[in-house]
Amino acid sequence: MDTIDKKITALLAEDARRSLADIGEAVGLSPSAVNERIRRLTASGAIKRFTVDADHAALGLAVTAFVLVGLDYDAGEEAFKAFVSAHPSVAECHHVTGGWSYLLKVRLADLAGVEAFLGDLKARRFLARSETMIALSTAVERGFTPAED
Amino acid sequence: MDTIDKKITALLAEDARRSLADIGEAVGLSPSAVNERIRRLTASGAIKRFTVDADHAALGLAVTAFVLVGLDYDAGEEAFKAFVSAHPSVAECHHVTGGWSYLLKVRLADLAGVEAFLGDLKARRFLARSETMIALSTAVERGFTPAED
DNA sequence: AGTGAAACAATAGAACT
DNA sequence: AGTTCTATTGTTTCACT
Repeated sequence: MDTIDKKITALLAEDARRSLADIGEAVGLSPSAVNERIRRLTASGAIKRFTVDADHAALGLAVTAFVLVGLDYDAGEEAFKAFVSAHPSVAECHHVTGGWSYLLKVRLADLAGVEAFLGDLKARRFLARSETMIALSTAVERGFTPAED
Repeated sequence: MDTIDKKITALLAEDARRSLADIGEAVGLSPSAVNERIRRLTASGAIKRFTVDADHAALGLAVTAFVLVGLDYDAGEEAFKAFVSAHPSVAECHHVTGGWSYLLKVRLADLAGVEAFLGDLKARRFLARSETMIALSTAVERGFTPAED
């Protein structure tokens, strides 16, 4: 992963539909060389996948909420992870330092959906305690974060 | 945004390199019709952009941290938003309900980077108080969340 | 690792229903 | 909105450096 690979990744993160010729021009390589680098970046997992950023509100998921979870360890940590992995509303689940076990980011249609989701977590006995923060607005949300120079 | 648009968006979120012919087969439309729908989805903003999911660790950003910010309102809310928008390490910034003003998701090379970032926020007088959670591991992190049926 | 050229595949547009 | 057909553009492979 050299400077050129990083530049290619950044260019693709910005617009994955750019042609190999365009990228090549930006980094000073032929289309074939760029193609070969992208193949390697994808094969090595540095590029996980080509995707689209969707507007969740347009898809009917207007509410983003963060749930701080104090896990009830009787329920089983693996069971919890399996549950959140399988749950379509869970966008992120991080094991975190501090007073809470996990931080979840969930996307739901409305506040009733948030309530139902929390009810589900509670019914499954995953929660010893929890705290929910609703996102009122989002100032920044980018998948790609460039390294600082 | 009908069922077909949602299906197309989901297919692209999974793999944005799928051909129009493949997508067309999956949803029962001709390649041109799919192309026209993608054009409309992109134009309307339902699809924000075509991008790649990069492995941040491979890019040298091994640490993900969440910072709960109690904003010092003397510093100015707009100045804070401008700062986080311009800062390359800030992946997300949400205005949230509850005892904190903002929740930040940041990606940094190491813990020293986290410390430097917090020092920067402090030096700029944005923080009345804060709490930082380091992600020890991430069980789920997906850009796209399908609507529940 | 990279180049350039040729073969192949995908996309974008036009004419039409 | 959709289809089919076609021109254009982009991608992939390969022989060579």
